Amino acid sequence: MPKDSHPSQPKYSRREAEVMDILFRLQEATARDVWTALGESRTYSTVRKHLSILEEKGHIIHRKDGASFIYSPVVARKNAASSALTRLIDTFFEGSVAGAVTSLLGEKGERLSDRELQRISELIETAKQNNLNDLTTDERN
Amino acid sequence: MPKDSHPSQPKYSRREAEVMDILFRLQEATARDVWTALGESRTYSTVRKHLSILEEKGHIIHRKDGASFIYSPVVARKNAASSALTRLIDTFFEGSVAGAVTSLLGEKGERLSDRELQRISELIETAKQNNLNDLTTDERN
DNA sequence: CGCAGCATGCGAAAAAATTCGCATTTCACT
DNA sequence: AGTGAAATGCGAATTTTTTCGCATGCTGCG
Repeated sequence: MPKDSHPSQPKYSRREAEVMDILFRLQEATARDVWTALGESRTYSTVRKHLSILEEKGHIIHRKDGASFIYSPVVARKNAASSALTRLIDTFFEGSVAGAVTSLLGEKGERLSDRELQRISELIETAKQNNLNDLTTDERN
Repeated sequence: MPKDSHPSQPKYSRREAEVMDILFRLQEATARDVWTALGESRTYSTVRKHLSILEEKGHIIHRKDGASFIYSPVVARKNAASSALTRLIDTFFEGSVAGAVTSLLGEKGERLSDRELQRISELIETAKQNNLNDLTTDERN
């Protein structure tokens, strides 16, 4: 069982979250990119400040490219995604993945393409197989 | 197609988010419940203040029960869940539901129960059927 | 190699969020 | 009805966040 179900207080402030979202979406971005993605509300200076703070706090890092910095999250996108997802499912679906998938597939006309459906379908089958194997070979616990 | 892909600036401040998460998880709660769920860090008074503010801002409402208020989110959990999910998938999976499901199923030993898999499996089949129908009957656009 | 154009660094004002304590009100119960 | 426990309302001090402007430093190009 999970060691601690609800550990996390929000990591980021409002603006920090906005910036982080963009960085996760873009994977990499200059201050200007972020500023643009933010719709250029607020000043460029402000956005840069947020980036500095985020870096100071250790959430992002930058490498240099010509005159400018290219920022990216410290945590791998996969991991961030995974924990965000878990958290969300915990909050809204009582931990039920099926519940989440239901929401995704079910609600108001939000249809997926056949290709996506097919892919998911395959994932499920694979997972089923794994479960079977685990049971028969009785791997750990 | 969606009218606006990234409309939503983060709705809540850090603490507001914490409280909202709890309310979404519990669906209903008294100030004391929230305080408790929050681990009783900060004072009870503080938590109540957050609730007041959230109510003032129209994010939650309360009904009276005996001496105390029972709070709950204004937005239906389903809807909140749905948009949070969409947002998350947008940020981390470039909009690909399959990508999200992969993450859910895939990562490090996080296996789902057969029952959950079965349920999801059925959902997929249903969705596939729907897609088929839509194509053959050529519903709208 | 000098200059125009961007980039970054810094400091600090302004705004928002967070935290509390205390006064007052309400309930439940004897 | 009287009271103690527990809830709410309010105001305000602190702390954090958010925003900028301006000084300064690289870069790339003619």
